[in-house]
Amino acid sequence: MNKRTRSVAWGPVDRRRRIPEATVARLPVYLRTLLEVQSEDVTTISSERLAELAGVNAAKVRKDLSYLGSYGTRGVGYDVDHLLVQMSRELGLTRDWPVAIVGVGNLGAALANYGGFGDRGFPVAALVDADPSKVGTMFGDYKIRHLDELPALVAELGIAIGIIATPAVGAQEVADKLVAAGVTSILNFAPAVVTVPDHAQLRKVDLALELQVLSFYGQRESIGESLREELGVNAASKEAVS
Amino acid sequence: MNKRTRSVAWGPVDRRRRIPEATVARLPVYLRTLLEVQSEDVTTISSERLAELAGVNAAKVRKDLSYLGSYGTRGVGYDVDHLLVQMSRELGLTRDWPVAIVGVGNLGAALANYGGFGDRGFPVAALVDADPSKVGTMFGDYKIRHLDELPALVAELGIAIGIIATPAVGAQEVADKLVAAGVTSILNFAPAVVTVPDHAQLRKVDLALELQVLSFYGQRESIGESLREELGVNAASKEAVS
DNA sequence: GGGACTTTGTGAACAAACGAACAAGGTCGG
DNA sequence: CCGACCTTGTTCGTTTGTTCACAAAGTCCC
Repeated sequence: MNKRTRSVAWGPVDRRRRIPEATVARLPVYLRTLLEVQSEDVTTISSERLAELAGVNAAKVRKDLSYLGSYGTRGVGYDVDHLLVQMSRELGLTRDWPVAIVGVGNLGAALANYGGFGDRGFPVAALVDADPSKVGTMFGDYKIRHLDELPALVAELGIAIGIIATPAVGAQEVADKLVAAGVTSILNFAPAVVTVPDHAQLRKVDLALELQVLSFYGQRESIGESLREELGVNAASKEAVS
Repeated sequence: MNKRTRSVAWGPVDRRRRIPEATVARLPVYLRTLLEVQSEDVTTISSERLAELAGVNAAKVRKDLSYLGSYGTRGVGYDVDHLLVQMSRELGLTRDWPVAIVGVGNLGAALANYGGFGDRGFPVAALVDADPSKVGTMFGDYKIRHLDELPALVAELGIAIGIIATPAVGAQEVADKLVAAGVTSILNFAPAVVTVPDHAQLRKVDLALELQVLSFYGQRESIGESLREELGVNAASKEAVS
């Protein structure tokens, strides 16, 4: 099954085969799911069950997990604890990844307040802004630092991830400065196209985009509706929900 | 080129061929880009240029735009204004889509404060919570309404999109109630798997997931680094950036 | 008005992702 | 210890998405 010899002690290096992007994006979902079932004292889980809880297809779960080299046991399923260990390691969650939030406007402030990060191994280590009137002031427990201090912050605090929460205009410049300072993982909330060098990782969260996509399908639906009305078809299916 | 007869007056219905999901997700990016160039009094744009600004491949731009049936002019490019009109129509942005934010905790509050929605045709029409101690209190200009009032809010305010900003636990229930109230477009911020009936649209934004994916690649990178160090390879490429 | 030049729109090759189906492997009751 | 049963791991055909490459179509200068 596993093409490579299974040596007794893997270094964290272990390059197995490349994990597809789509799979990487699902690992956190499995992880969260597994944490939930673990807290219910479930020790073993089948791909079928995990699939159901994670909202995906069972074959996909098995294939995804097989990339981890993670052993399930045929006839039984996967050992929850073991799977969690493997997965955390693969995702690099065995250490903390300090985060700097750049741009302490509305969104940045919200993110800084949002406790969800520190809990999950991504402590907010610094707030950064380019606006001189903000730099030096306190926000919660943080003293806001200047964008140009990034290299120092990286050295001091080990910043590993930068979150861009600036207006669209400043986003590219911020990204450049982050990369220059050695931060090669960037999460961009600014509604702008940002590019980074190949060796850096960029992901984006675009709220307006999500809403516009919903709008697209929403419109389709209302078209469908008006069509149905025109055709005199009963729209009762709508009420059947819940 | 266009397989179907091009009738003179399209209704907004016009079902042409189905637009692939991946394309739908890019349309908002093109839209934003076009708005930018429009404000610079550019009247015409080539697929090449648009691709560059939108951060994608030019062939992809052309194929995407071809789904809109949008005419470019060979030898010239696309008319920016015309493209914007077509695209806005296709995305359903010719009308407003009132939004209800469910869950006025940290994240919900942040989203409510975040002005970015109303500007873009998604006015926040209501704030909803299930916590009796919050319901009835004011938040900014909004009086917080109870989750069970959703059907009334939909009727009153024409809520078209629901944003779930509750803790994970409540998310599925909220989704169910939204759908039951007739809201079939849902944006989920809660870190939980939520399912909706086929006729509803669900998109999710998962901050922890994004960070964990970055962590995955970040770890890879540091593995690469330590490998390189071990091998005595110079890591200068890192400094070449910026 | 004609020819050189530009840029679109799409066919076709390639690549990634998905899901069904099934053999291999392992458990567990008797 | 054996056979029935279960669940994994993987193969394979299908679908979806990306990219190249080029003919078709139109512009614009002379």
